[in-house]
Amino acid sequence: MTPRKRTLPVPKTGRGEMTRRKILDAAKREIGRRGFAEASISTITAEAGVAQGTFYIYFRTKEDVMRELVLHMGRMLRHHLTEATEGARNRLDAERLGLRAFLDFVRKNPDLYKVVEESQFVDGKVYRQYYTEFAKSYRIALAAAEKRGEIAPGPNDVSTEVRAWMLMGISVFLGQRYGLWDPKTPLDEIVDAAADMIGHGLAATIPARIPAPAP
Amino acid sequence: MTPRKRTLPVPKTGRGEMTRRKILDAAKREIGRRGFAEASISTITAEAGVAQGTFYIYFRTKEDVMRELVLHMGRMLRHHLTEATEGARNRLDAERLGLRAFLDFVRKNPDLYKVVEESQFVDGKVYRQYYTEFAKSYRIALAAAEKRGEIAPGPNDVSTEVRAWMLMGISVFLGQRYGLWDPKTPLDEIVDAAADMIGHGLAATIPARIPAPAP
DNA sequence: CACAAACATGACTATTGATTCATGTTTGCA
DNA sequence: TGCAAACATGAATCAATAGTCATGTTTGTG
Repeated sequence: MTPRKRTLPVPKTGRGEMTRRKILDAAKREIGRRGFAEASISTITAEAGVAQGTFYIYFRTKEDVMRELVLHMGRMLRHHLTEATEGARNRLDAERLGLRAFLDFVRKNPDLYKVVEESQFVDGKVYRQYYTEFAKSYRIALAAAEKRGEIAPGPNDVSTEVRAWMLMGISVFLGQRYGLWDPKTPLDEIVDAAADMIGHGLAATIPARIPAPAP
Repeated sequence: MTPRKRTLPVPKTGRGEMTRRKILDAAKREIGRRGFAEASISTITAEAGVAQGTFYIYFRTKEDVMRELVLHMGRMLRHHLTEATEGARNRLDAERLGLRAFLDFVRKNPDLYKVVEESQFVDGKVYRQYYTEFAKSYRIALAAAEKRGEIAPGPNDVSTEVRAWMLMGISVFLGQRYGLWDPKTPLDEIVDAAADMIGHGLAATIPARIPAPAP
């Protein structure tokens, strides 16, 4: 279960690239659907259309593929989000666009998404790094927006960090609820509701001043 | 791996109660710390100070303990939250108190907390039910608060549901970040920052009217 | 063309650990 | 006290499957 740490499974050259990709792809589906424990190497390789042993040409262990998939998801999502967020006029707008893009991503890549979540219990390190990195980008973006006066400053010096994690939590939970479990509800409604709360919070708006009775 | 569905592992009578509890307790620690896959029945029973076979007097499978633990966590947390939330003057206050209590709970019961999160990949059903039930309570509470005018109405008819999941996501992510990964940062600061955003969102407050230059 | 990397195969090994079970031991109660 | 139900034991079973390896096959290149 813990094979020697062979240099690196970095084999790459011509057709091997494709084989590796096929395996990664099959692994994504298998692990995403059946879960890490259920997904056997034999299932994965069968699905990929290669022999069992071929797996070990490209990966040291089953955990290795998982790590790889988490990194892959990170890159894909980052790209997806950057693109979606490009035309944002301000931070609040970016939040809305980003959330929408995220939910969209989850609906389109449920397997990959699940793999990342499960990675937490297979290699806590990558999982944590995955989110920590996202949090960092988030922090930077929020701080910049704050400086620009687009969002209100927080009440203390942890608030930027806290806000970043809150926003990620929101995305993840909505992704789970509406991305994985219920892919029906229109994204617009969800995003409208979410953006409203992200923008203005729950507090009741001060009721409009009652117009003075006409004299 | 899939034993026949014997009636129920409901054995209960006198001392057995205690043994069952010891096993459940050990399982919580083992699964929480080492993860479901690593936690072996033998480790669990050893930790509990009973023989391997004893495990099967009270549980059909390893998955069974997990389910049991999720239910257990549900009860405990609910209790903890209800208590903490009791004196709340309004919904926003309840959110603050609830979040604080939750983070506190996670810091005090990291193992149990982790078990619940991992249950997602062992028995998706209980996990989903766990959160769906919490969401329901949340919805009810939010709807009531809205009626009382304590919080602003949402923009559409999914907003109460969406808000519930957002709030849960916030708790879970802050629980992970500040409960599990960094048990140092004072809860007060975290909760202040979070409550601010939950209450008022990110939007920049309308800048105070610039006082007219003195004539 | 010929040879060496690089890639691919799939049968085999070796471990692991969940679950079972035949055999005790304890407890409550008639 | 004596018996049956409940509880406890831990060695043995037994299936699953990661990971290995000896043996091909392909491909690029001199």
